[in-house]
This record gives sequence, structure tokens and C-alpha cells, in this order.
Amino acid sequence: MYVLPHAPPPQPVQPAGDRFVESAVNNTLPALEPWPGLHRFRVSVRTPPPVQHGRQPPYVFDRETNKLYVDMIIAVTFAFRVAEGTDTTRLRVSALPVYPDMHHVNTPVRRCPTHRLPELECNNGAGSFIDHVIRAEHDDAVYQEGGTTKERRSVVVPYERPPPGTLDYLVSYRFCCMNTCVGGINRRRLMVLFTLEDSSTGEALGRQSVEVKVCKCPHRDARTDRSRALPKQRRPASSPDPQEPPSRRPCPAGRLVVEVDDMIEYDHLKAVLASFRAARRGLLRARSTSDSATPALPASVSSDTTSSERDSPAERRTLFKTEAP
Amino acid sequence: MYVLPHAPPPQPVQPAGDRFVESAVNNTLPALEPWPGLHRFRVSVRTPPPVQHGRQPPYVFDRETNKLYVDMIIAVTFAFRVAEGTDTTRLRVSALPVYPDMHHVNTPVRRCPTHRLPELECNNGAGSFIDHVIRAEHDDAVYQEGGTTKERRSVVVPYERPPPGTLDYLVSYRFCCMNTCVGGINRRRLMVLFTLEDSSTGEALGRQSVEVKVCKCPHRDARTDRSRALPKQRRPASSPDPQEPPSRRPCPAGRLVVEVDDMIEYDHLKAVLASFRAARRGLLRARSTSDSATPALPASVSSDTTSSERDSPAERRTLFKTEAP
DNA sequence: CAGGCATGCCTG
DNA sequence: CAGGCATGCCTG
Ligand SMILES: [Zn+2]
Ligand SMILES: [Zn+2]
Repeated sequence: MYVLPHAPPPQPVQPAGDRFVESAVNNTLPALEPWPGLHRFRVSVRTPPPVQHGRQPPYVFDRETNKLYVDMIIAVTFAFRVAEGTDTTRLRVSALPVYPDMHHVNTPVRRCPTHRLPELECNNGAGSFIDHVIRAEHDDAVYQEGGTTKERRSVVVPYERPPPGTLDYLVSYRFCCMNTCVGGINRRRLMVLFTLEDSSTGEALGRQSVEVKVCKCPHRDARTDRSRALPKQRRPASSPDPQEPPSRRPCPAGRLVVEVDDMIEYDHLKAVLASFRAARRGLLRARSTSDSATPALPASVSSDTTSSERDSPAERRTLFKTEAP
Repeated sequence: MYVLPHAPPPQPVQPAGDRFVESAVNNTLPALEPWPGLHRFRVSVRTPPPVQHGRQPPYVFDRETNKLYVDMIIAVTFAFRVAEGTDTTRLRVSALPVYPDMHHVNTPVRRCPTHRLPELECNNGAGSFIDHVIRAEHDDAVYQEGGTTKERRSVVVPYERPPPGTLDYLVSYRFCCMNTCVGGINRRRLMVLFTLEDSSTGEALGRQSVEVKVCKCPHRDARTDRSRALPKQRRPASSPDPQEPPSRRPCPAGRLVVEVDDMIEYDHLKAVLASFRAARRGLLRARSTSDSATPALPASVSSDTTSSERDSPAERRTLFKTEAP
């Protein structure tokens, strides 16, 4: 369940057993399922601000998978929305990082030892939130403390009325560890839980989540994920059953490579490949005029998979052994 | 100079300007050149102890390059030797990790923030040496403290008389960070400086060094380094000048690969490669009987390069920016 | 343990 | 910024 953020349809009422009095800052299992609630709470990621000519935008948000790809410390603008006419003066939004993978849901997310060093430039002026993975760009942001390692760390901002003529309340967040950080997130999947709360009572009024991959090459990794989600192509007869879970073996969507032993083999295969491709292109052109009803990647299939499980590749992390108390 | 541990021949006298009073634990530049000194101080790495049938030895020592490949926390047995008849009662050996690369020689080596956490199992019982990269398996080991981040951390053991009938004094050391540790060694090359010292005065009497790569796959990485050091093979006419420094482009000694776009190309090239190889093997067999004077890898070239510079691939590290004081 | 992937980061 | 390597670690 917990690796399927969007699988269950939004629930009209708060599921039993996951009420948050105060804030979601405790070690109990928070619900990850989206729940717009009475105020129809919604979250999305804003398109990155226009960038200089020829430069890539600083982050990527894949709406299909509801997954954000971004480098560390980059400000990402999130857009919150509630039903029109909602009195927002008593609302606030909490952002809590969680590990969606079942085996780690109960582990609070904390910055890694390296990135929580006070000497780091990015920690200049950081006080209580030095070990928070998520920072909010907001003067009134409140960092919920994790006094012990067991407690969860979240950041809360008041819900402000959007400027006239706009519907979204915009808040920028920064992610202050990589998904790969050893001794921290440590290659686990990461999700941000946004909870709409009543500022006075702390009661949860709505909830949404976004998966985040904090990495050095957001565009590359988004592209990789997208190509993995492509419908399976026809394989040669000897290939494994397409129903099989994605294997690590060469697959058409990944990087496919033939290893050779020396430059002679290399040059030979390069030449063979070039003429082979030329021959196939000729074949394709001939086909596409006579048989245009066979596109390689039917667009319909792609959208079919939108709400189905889309596991990231197998987990690649090893926790540090710590001394048992 | 500092990336060439073996380039200068051993010097009969201690070079000026690098005397170590007390121990080498300070922030001045220690000399890295081997200097056996009056006592003919020598260091080598013992062959790993016999292992279970079919298992790989726990570490690799390449005598040609004087480089050790080992995983973290694994005990490696070093063998020290001095001239026969030397009175060893007043001698000790200091082991100090240093960065041989010129730009980092002055940076003390310290364990990374993640590995110096007291909660880690491997730090159970570790006191003052919790942030030392090198630990000695010796009851009387003394860890030279680096009170501030600026100071160097070394470990000193008394030089004990080898058991009767043996020449070497054996001491086991453990390396407690990876070469890749972020916020620590951080992908820099690492060298261990062994200094033979007078126990009373701390005077340096001899010096040797060993390069160490602390990594998860010692055998793989040793093999990779070795294959990179192979003599250049003849290249096609279009290839770069073999005198050029090793480039990242496909090179016969590295992993050579032809990338393809789909399984059809993949299968085609695999088939082509198989028959191409069969054809060449036939050719080779035919040749080897008629023209055996053209070995692909003349043995002489290999030993030619023994004492020349053998840079590891370009540096791959980025230091954390820390706040300027 | 060999094979191979994922991902930070170095090179053109 | 695209291409590609180095290396920890996951899979058979
Ligand atoms: Zn981190
Ligand atoms: Zn470390």
C-alpha cells in the first residue's frame, strides 16, 4: 500500500486511526493516501520559472507519476489550493518527509551526518532546522522539532490568501539532502506529505503527497524513469516474458550495449551497426508509407499506466549497523 | 612530486626541512618519499591469510604499484623490517594517512561525518580514535590526537622484536573510511606514511609509504588499475596519439562498448561479434604457428612502466563548501 | 562472487 | 549540458 501513493482513490472522509492532533510530528505511521478533505486540498508543483535562453529548467515535475526531480538546495515552488471561498485564516500547511517503502515508513527522515554539519555553507544561519531535509522559504515557517532521533521533522507555514485573481497559494521548499545520502535517506524513495491543518487545533483537514527524487541530474533521471515506464516493445522470441517484472537484463528502454574486447572488434561492430541501421531505416521508410497503422509506441498505452504501480528499480540501500541499545 | 611515491630513488639521508620532532602529527607538509634511513626501514603488505576454499582473499596488494586495495574495517597485515641486529627497543612506527595529490597534501585526513558517529557499531568502544581513518591492532597503540580539525591524526605502535627466526615485525591496520567517503576522503587518493621513529625523542629515522584504496570491490578495482597500466595496443589510424595522456574515450585496456538502440540491433551485433571472433581465432591459430614473434603484449614494456608515473584516473571529488571563517 | 545497474561527478 | 566513467551495491 505504501508504495502506491496514488493507487487508492481520494477518500471523502478521513480514514480512521490517523488523526493528527498537534502536528504530524511523531513517530506513528502517517497516512500517505491523498485525502482532499472538506476544503478540497490540492498540491502541485509549479513549472520552473523561465530560465535563460538555452538552459534547462532547474527541476522536473512529472505529473503522470506525481514525482519531482530536483537537485539539493534548489527552491521548488509548490502550489496549494483549497475550495474557493474557504476561510484560510485558520489554516496551515505542514510538509513532512517520509519513506514510502513499507519497511521504512516508520523511520523518521533526517538529514545525513555530512549535511547537518554546522560548518557547511548551506547551514549558515540554520538553527533548529539544521537536520531537517525540507526547508520552507517563508518568514513564518515553523520547524517542528525532533528532539530525539526518533521524532519526525516537519515544517509548517500559515496558509495565506492567494493574490487576487489567483487560486494558488505558492510556497517554495528546498530539499537539503540527496536521495542517496549515506547515513540519511540512503537511496530510499522519498515522499513529501503535505497536510492541511487547523492552525488552532492542529487537526488534519486534508492531505496530499508528492514523491521527490533529490539528485544531481534531474533531467536524466526523469527521462530514465519515463523510458522505463514505456510500454514493453516486442521482443525477439528468446526474450523473457513481457509479463515478468522489469529485470536488470538489457531491456529496450534502458541503455543497451554490446561489450567488445579491443578496438578491432569495436570498429568492426560500429561499421556493421551503421550499415544495419541504414538498411533498417530504408525498410522503415518503405513500411511507413504502406503500413502506417503500426506505430512503435501507441500513445494510449502510456496513459493507461498512469495510476498503476510504478515501482522504482529495486531498492539499493544498506543501512548502517548501529549498536543495539 | 607528491603523486609519485616511488619515482625518486630512496635517499640515503633525510632531506632537509622535514624533520619530525615529536610525531608527524602537525599540519606541516610531511615528506612522502621513501627513505629507509640508517636502519634500512622497509614496509610491505603480507599476503592475505589463507581463506576458505573458493573464496577470494580479503584484500589485494599490488607490489608493482605499491598499492593496497581493501574494504573498510578489514584487518590488513603490514610487515616492517629493519636491518638485522638493530636494537628495536627504542623504536616505534607511526602510521599517518595523507593525500598524495599536490593540492591536498596539506589537508589532514579525517574520518567522514557519517563514519565518526558514536552510534555506529564499528565505533563501539572507540574513544579518541573515533575520527581516525587508520586503526592499529595493537594493545599499546597510541592515537595521536587532532584536537582541532587542522591537526593530523596518526597511530603509533612500538617496534617489537620479530619472533625468533623471522625478520618482519607484523602489525595489522584497519582503514575506517572508504576512499569515496563524502565529507571525508571524498574520492581523493590516499597514502599511508609509515615513519620509523625514536621512541624517546620522536626523531624520524626512516620512512616508507603505501597507497591505499579503500573500496567495496578490491579485486575488481585492482584489476581495473592493472589493465589500465597495460602497454598501449596498436590502434586504428584514426586513434589519438598513444603518447597522449589516457583519455576517457574507449581504450583497449578499459571497458569497450558499442551502444545500440534496441534488441534487434543488440541481437544482430551479438551474432556478428560471435562469428567475427571465431574468424579471428582461426586467424590467430594459423598465425601463432607461423609467426610467433609478434606477441600482443610484450612483457618488457610492462616492467618498463614500473617506476614511472601512473596517475589514477582524473580526480573525481568536490569538496564541500564550508563557511569562510 | 560475477554481472550489471544507479548515480555523483568529471570532461569535452 | 551531453557523454561517459567510477564505484557502491543489488541480483542471480
Ligand atoms: Zn545529506
Ligand atoms: Zn567514511
